[in-house]
Amino acid sequence: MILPVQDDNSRKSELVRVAAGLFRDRGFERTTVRDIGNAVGLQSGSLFYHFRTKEEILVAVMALGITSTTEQLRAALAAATSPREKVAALVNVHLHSLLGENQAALEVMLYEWRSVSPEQKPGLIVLRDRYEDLWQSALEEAVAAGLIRAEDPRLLRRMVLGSLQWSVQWYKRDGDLSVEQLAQQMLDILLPPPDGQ
Amino acid sequence: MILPVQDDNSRKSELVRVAAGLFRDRGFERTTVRDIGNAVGLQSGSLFYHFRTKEEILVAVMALGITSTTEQLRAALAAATSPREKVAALVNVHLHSLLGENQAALEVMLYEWRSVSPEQKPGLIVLRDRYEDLWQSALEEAVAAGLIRAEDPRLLRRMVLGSLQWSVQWYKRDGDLSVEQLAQQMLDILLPPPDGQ
Amino acid sequence: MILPVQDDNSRKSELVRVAAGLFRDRGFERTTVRDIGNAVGLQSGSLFYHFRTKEEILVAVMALGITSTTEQLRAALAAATSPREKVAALVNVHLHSLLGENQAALEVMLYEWRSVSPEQKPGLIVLRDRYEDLWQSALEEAVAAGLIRAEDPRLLRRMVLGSLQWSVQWYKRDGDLSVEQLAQQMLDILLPPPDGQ
Amino acid sequence: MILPVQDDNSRKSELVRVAAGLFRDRGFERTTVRDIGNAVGLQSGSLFYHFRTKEEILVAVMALGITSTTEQLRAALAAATSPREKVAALVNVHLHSLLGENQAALEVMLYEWRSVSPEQKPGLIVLRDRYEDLWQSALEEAVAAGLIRAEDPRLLRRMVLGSLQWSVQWYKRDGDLSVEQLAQQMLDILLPPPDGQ
DNA sequence: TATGAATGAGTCTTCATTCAT
DNA sequence: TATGAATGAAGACTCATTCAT
Repeated sequence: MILPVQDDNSRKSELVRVAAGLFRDRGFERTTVRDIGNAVGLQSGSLFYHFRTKEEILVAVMALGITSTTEQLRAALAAATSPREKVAALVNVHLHSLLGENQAALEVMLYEWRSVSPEQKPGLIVLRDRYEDLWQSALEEAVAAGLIRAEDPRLLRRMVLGSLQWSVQWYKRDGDLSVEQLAQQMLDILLPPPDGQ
Repeated sequence: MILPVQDDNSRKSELVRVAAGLFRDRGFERTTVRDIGNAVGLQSGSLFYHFRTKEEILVAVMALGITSTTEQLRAALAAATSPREKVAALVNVHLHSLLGENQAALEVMLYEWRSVSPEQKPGLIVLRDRYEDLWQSALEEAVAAGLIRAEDPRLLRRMVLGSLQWSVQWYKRDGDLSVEQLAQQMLDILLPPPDGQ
Repeated sequence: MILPVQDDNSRKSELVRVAAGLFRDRGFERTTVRDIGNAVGLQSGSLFYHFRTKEEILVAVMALGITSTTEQLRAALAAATSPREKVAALVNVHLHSLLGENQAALEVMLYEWRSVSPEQKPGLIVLRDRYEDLWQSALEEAVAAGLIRAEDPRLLRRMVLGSLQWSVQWYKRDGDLSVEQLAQQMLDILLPPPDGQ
Repeated sequence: MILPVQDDNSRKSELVRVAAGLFRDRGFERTTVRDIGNAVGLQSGSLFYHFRTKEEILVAVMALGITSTTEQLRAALAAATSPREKVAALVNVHLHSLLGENQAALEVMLYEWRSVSPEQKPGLIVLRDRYEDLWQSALEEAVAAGLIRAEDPRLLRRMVLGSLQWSVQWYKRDGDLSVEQLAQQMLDILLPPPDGQ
């Protein structure tokens, strides 16, 4: 079982946060443990007191990314009062996790999956499935409510998620478009406003 | 200027094809030049008779992937007789390049972009833009024809492309669903069939 | 600024000393980092904990050779009480640095200059000029005192230095002639004893 | 026995000439056979039709350098009519071979000696001794004539030769000082003009 | 907890040399 | 004579990991 990093171990969680940013910017393979050490003011050897392997850091980053996003999504869905609001929650939470300030972990999960060993994958898949289940339910409600048409709601989920994931490739954090605005525009495309509007 | 690999140099083009598959399966960083050499029956040092660096192979793979897909798309669009058929062409050609048998180059372009040096990126970006321009025109026709609603057609293009790109993460080549079937199902979601059907 | 190797880092200074001998005997290009590692009982990779590149070792060797010789010369000149004794100091110190037991660094500086990158040369040139300035002053005193005739004292310095440098090509460390004897004989040729003697 | 390169093999002698320049400028180890090939418009593999190994090229360069210099010196000495003129011949011929336009071979001989294999050295040493014998005789005549004082004429020869060799390190081919002028100035230092002048 | 030094396997790349054509 | 392709050994350098202190 993969557990999210505990808050009470500040050094370790700082390490994970810093590593997330490096992995996102340079990629896991191109980031050395020395890079990570430098970034947190530690010798590279010292990292191995906190983590057994470099891969363990990667897994921790991913686990952190997906669990914290899941928690945020759960809260946002609980606060939503309509199918449309629920879909909005999906888009908002996901884009913020992906593109927001100080966010990196979720993007690492998307792009470094290949560097996870077969032994570690199942644990992460469990966490990911939990997250996607929230998506699935919300989208099915939207289909049921006639907000969106889809014969296969699982394919729908994959397409919508994909259309958001891709934003990491072109979204400019320092551009004119805020994450909120982007979320709204995407939502307008995904869920065309009701007729007569 | 990056030129696609010439057909008249069979060894070189074989090399690129083989490398594409390895890069897709293991990632560029995790593929060694020895791996590539073994796969084509060459000593690792001999690769450097054909390419100056490992990165040059990567760039050749990407250039091949994007240019050949562009050519296929251009032909398919020329054969299409309606906006709906044009969108179908986009989805079909792209998915086949991404997921089809013996395809790998385009996926490499998506996932190994970070390994391309700043010097090599501009040449590839030109090729990519050429491809995306074809997408943009076809989608704008579809919007104009009322097939799909979008205030910002560029965002529309990015979302649709993203929803296709993501398929490399979950599509199983050896599963029940053929690429053709997938393309049709995606199309049904993207362009809901006309009312009354 | 190139600093001579510190005494407080014994491993590093041992490395420089050993490398100096290897570079002198086999040449810089023909000496591998493995050779150096073996000679100090280290894996070749471990050298790169102490030096960033093989060239950095070369530069350290040269810097050590020229600075320690400069210091010795300065001391010897300070102890000399006549122009003739000063010239003797030049010859003695230089030949000992070049040919003495456990000496190698200065010879490396003479013969591997081409392997130093343009970026590193200026720092070494500063050190070399400092040394040659001591030579220049001492020779000019000798000219002023009528010990030796020369219209252009700079050319004189170059010729005398050259006549010593060349000794590395033919002097046999294990032959009959000691360095002291050689120095004396060279001095006799350079500064013919006063008339009437 | 090492034979000088024949004139009747123009490709081969061009190769030696070109290689000499490269070896002088970059050093033997740093010059690749590809460099040489490029410089003469040949593929690197083709060089091995003319020479069995890269070292054979080096040896040819050295042999050419020393034999042609020897011939020039022999001619100049034959034309000299006094001990002083003979010493002038030594200095003139040597400096021209070392520093003159299109000269490189002799300098290569000085600086790449370490790259010659033990098997090839004896042949070159024979050629070199022949040259140095000319020097030795001329200098001994000068000593006998009282032009210069030296207890050990062999040491004298080595010192004088050394003082000339070193010029490759500081002489600027494109500077103000011509080789002729330099030779004259060196001669003035080596053989102070007779008293009363 | 952390360091500094070292390991050792592995990486890309170079290059003299070979050889069928 | 020359080429183009390939070899294969060797090169410098990297880097996750270990461990005594």
